[in-house]
Amino acid sequence: MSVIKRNKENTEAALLAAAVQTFQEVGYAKARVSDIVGRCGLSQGTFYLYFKSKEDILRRVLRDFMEQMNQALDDVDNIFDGQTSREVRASLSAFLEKVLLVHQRNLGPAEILWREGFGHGGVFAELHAEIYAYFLEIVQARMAEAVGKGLIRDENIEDASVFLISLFERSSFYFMIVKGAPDIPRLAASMARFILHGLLPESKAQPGNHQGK
Amino acid sequence: MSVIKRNKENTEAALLAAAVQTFQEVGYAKARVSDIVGRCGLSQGTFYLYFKSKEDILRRVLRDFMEQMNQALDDVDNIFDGQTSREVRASLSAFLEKVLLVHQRNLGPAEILWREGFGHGGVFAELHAEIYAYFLEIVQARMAEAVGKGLIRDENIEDASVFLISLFERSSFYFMIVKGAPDIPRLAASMARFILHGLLPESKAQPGNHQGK
Amino acid sequence: MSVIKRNKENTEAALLAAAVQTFQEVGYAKARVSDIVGRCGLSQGTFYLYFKSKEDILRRVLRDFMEQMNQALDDVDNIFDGQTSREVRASLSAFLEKVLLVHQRNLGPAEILWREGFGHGGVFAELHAEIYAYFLEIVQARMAEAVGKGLIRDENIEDASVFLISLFERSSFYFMIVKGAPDIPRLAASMARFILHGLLPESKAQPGNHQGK
Amino acid sequence: MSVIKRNKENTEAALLAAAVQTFQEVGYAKARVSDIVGRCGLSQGTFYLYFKSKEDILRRVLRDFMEQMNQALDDVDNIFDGQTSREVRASLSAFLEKVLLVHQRNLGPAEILWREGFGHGGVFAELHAEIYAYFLEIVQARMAEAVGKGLIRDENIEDASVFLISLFERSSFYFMIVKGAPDIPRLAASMARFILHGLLPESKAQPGNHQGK
DNA sequence: TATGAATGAGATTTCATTCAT
DNA sequence: AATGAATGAAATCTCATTCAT
Repeated sequence: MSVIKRNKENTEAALLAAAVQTFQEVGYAKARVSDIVGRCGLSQGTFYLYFKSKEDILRRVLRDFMEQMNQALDDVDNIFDGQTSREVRASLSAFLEKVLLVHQRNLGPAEILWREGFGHGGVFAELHAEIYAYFLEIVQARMAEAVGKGLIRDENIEDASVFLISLFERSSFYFMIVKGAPDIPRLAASMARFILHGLLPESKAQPGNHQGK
Repeated sequence: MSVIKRNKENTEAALLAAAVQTFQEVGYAKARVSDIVGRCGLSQGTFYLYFKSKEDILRRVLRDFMEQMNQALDDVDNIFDGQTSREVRASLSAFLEKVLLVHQRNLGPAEILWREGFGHGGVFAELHAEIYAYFLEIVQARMAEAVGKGLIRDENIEDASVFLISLFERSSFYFMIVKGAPDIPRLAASMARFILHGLLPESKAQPGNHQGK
Repeated sequence: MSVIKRNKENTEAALLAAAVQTFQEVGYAKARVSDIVGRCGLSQGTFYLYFKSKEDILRRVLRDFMEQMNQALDDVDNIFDGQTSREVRASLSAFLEKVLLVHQRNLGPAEILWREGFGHGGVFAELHAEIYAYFLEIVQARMAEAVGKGLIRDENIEDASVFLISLFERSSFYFMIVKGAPDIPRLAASMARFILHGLLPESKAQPGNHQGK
Repeated sequence: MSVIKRNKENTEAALLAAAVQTFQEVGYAKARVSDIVGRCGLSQGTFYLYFKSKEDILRRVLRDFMEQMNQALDDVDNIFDGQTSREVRASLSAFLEKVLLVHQRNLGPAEILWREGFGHGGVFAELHAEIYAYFLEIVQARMAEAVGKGLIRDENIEDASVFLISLFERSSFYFMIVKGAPDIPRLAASMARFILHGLLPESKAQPGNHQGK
């Protein structure tokens, strides 16, 4: 008799955890239902008591992460906020940090979604497009406001928001998953600085740079 | 006598083209050899006269693109070059334009590689990692030089190069494949500006920005 | 509720039996997995629940027979034993009978192994070589002892043991499989006589044979 | 322009030789037509100018050998002939030597036929059965005569002839193909002795053996 | 006489899913 | 709630054979 009594939530949670691990390790396409149940010591039949299909468990796996992301994005009203460039940077950094934390708390699902992100598999195309579009929308809206207030440069907003999200998505994937265990505040700050100031030296250089324009 | 004479190059080219289309449309995993030959009006057996396996044709499809990318990266000695910020921007923009053009000329293969890029499939893991690593290496090296010359900000070079490449890879994917048919020089210029100056207003803003530091 | 309850051993045994029959009838190479499952009224997929591959089921089919052969050969310490020629013959005959019985009890596997025996197929080459070598080793060792004791003629032992085994293997194949259902003791006796005395008339000559020694 | 001019016989002979080698190396079933033509530098199409099918070339490969065997068997009227046991042995030895020489002169085809001998492949079943039956018939007939004349023991002739041929077939396979390059006269003598005298010591006994005649 | 491009019928193997117990 | 045996639809790859040139 096992110490952990089997009950509904128990089993479901175990299956979800096993699915995350399996999808991380071999990817959704190659993951077999038998792998997932194998990890829990359950039989294949049991799987279908809890989930309609392999796709179903994937949606459940990603659902939480996506909800947290949506939440985090909803909360935001201050991506580019402040009076000085320093304040703007602090605000952007805070935003990035929040989103990065959501990733870190959902490392498995995040990896799964970003890895297979732009891929073709029916589910991913759909889910990734959904979250990506929402992210883009939020960023564009905030950026437009900030441009209106003169906080950030008057530039092609579509370009800029795509650049920002691309930079965020791919590089957070790189630092969190490929490299592993990043220092989130530092990473957020570094990213914010790059996004706001770019690569050019800030101090003396800037003044002269753009006058000719 | 048929209009298109059948011969070896002919058929091989037809198969390669069909493979690109098929991989673009449904992804490598779901693409069936029968889809590929179906497009050419050939039989399954014929496929194996030209390619050892489905993986083989994929490698052939990507090979050209990867060679052109390597070439473009090799040629580069001036990513961040110039006396003034304007010149540096022109040099970066030229580099980005060159690489974007390689993508545009190989839109199919590029889509295939970036789509499945960070995925799990054996071939892609390998090929994508290869090109990604090379790209990273080049950018890091040039960045280090440029920092040495005081051309760009003295910042964490690993961060910055990952940001740069992430931004480039994901957003060029977005503009070229999701949106389609971009104006390359404009895109390159926009990207270069973002990379160098970030989002903050350049003119009056910058001087005051960092004084407090 | 069906009369024959389906369970693991049941199905496995059915598949093994069907495989033996199929291999006997059409040979290993031409036997299709679909033939085997067809005989049991099972589906193709089921086959792979029980066996890793077609080769796997073949090994399982032959394993028992080979183990019994090894056992029979291990037990033997008296192939050529006795004081008089009659006793030697009795001992040889008993040995042959024992080995023939192993064949008779495993007629299917034996047929499969001997039929494809010296062939090229990977598995057979391996398994047949193994059992053949062991058979040869045993016979040579016992023959050497018997020559030492003067029980049998001082002859080239390699020749003689190859002759003996060849005679046994091919002719038991002939009598058991081509002709079918032989009288084993009679066959063993006949074979022993041939092996010991050859074809020449023995009549008066033999009595003196072994006395001196 | 090659030194060896291509002509009909030439090409056919080349294909036959290549087929023998290929069949020897990988067996008939696994041998591919492309292997055979590959060895000759010919194309697959050419193969079918000379042979109706893969089976056809196999028959042609074996035909010569089988004719020589038939010839050798036809010639024989003296397998067990002579007044003394020594003479009988000489006659048997001569016969065996003759047949062994046919094998040696047709080592490739012989290997192919004996290897796949009792196998299931349509052709072999047929061809091997044919030659085997003829061999058996000849031996039985001569044996019956010899028994009639009191030259050899009055024994079950079917048994004895099967023993003899089995011994011959398998052990010549062993010595010629597995071991390679045997001393034919020695082997024939050794085999004849085993067949006539068996394993028991002959020493003093034999002289008296046939006097009673 | 020779080529070589093309064929297409199969064969093995995988795995998500079902369902009676 | 759980099992586990069974399914069957694919998908990749092989190779003897054909045939227009």
